[in-house]
Amino acid sequence: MLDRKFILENAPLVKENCLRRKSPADVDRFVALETQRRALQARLDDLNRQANELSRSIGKADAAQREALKAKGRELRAEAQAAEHELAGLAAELDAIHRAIPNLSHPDAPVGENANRELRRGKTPLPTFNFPPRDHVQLGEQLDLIDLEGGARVAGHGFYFLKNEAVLLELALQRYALDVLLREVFTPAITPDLARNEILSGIGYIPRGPETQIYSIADSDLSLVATAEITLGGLLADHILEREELPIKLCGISHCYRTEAGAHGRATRGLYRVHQFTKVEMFAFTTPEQSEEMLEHFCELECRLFDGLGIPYRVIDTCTAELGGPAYRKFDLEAWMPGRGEQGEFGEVTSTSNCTDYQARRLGIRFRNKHEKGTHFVHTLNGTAIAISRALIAILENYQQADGSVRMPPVLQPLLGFDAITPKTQAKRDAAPHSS
RNA sequence: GGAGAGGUGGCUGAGUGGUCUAAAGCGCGGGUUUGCUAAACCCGUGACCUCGCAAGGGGUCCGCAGGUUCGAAUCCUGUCCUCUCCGCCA
Repeated sequence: MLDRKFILENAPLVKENCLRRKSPADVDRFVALETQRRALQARLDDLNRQANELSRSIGKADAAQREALKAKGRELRAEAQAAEHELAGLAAELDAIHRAIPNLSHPDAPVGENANRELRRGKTPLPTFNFPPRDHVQLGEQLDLIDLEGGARVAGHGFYFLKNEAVLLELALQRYALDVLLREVFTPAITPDLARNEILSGIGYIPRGPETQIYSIADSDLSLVATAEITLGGLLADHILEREELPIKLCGISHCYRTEAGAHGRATRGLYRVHQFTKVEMFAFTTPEQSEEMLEHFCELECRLFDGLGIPYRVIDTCTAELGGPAYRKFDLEAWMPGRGEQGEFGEVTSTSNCTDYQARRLGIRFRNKHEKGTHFVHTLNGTAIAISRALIAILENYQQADGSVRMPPVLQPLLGFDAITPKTQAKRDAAPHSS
């Protein structure tokens, strides 16, 4: 959320920003309602003051006067309660608009729709194949790594089984990412896969409703998390930190669950858009002065991770129309996926955002300066270290060989214990244990 | 899942209807004293909203939401969380 006072004092700027970000939030209505709310609050404060004064006087009054004073007190309290109800009604609508107003945008973020800007390329050149490259679905099937049909049978379209070497690959990718991040003094965490709806909406997700990306748990106020950003950010909800404690860098492993409502027909093949995957996520709480640098740091780490894996990618500065509500600026890494489209295409594999104080304001995460009264909101940032499903796509498709095998990125080989995934022979398949 | 206890400021913790306008300690800040450091002593120290140029004033907040009352940290109901014990369980 933006600061209410800020919106009031900078309505034209906030409106302009909503336009750039394709947000339908009604800023004018917000300003009108907020102005009303303030007046009403002032009246309520005054009624409360009178009632408080009166109550104090009753304690000291003699018995003869008490009944009359009590009656007056009842009157005042009734009036105050009416004002309070009116206020609650106003506040509900106000809050709904308030939450819909997106964060401000970084002045350097490209403005408009389809205006994403490529900032740079990774170290690894695009691969060339002297054979028609397969996509990860074919590779996954031929090498018995990904069972989409099995996933569909058990849980429906969008679910899958990882099998055989793909299981080790998932674990190796987690460990690889973690090793890199531990050297950068992130505190590692394995987070809950469920979170309270209050936390979800603090981070900026809408737990329920027709467009929601979130699976909710029936008869509870819990939802499956769409990313560990939710749990890591929620970790310090309602905390006041000392400036010296910042920045705090965390990385969390969690499963991510997404309904992908409204995403049908959009690059749905294989592992690209699935309802569940595992992700190693980076998260930081910083002071306002630290957040821009931290965004660069996160982006650099994402680049380091994919350079290390030997996967070609480009870095994108996301345009304003495509920024999510909380993001002030967002960089995406798009990895080269040779099996995508006709000739191969770039596909998003990671993303890092500076959310400035937008999430912190909702979650109540503040810090304090020594020698200073009051508090300030921290800045929060998140970034993908590795989203396993999409990293798998990139590895399988970029490292495939003419004979149908897939070499393993050298950095993963010590973690995996093998250097390539080769087609199983019939004998090996027969020897593999079958579940009944 | 059952029984019990409890959630109070940055932390510990007192407070069972009206000077609670929340004690005290710790921590933190300032000062005095002081070869240095430490100790001791003194003073000051919650958040949020709002009015005011300021000094300062008002309101809200004792897990959360309701209720009783002129008045609630305190009484009642619901709810969430924590702890102890029992049961179940990887």
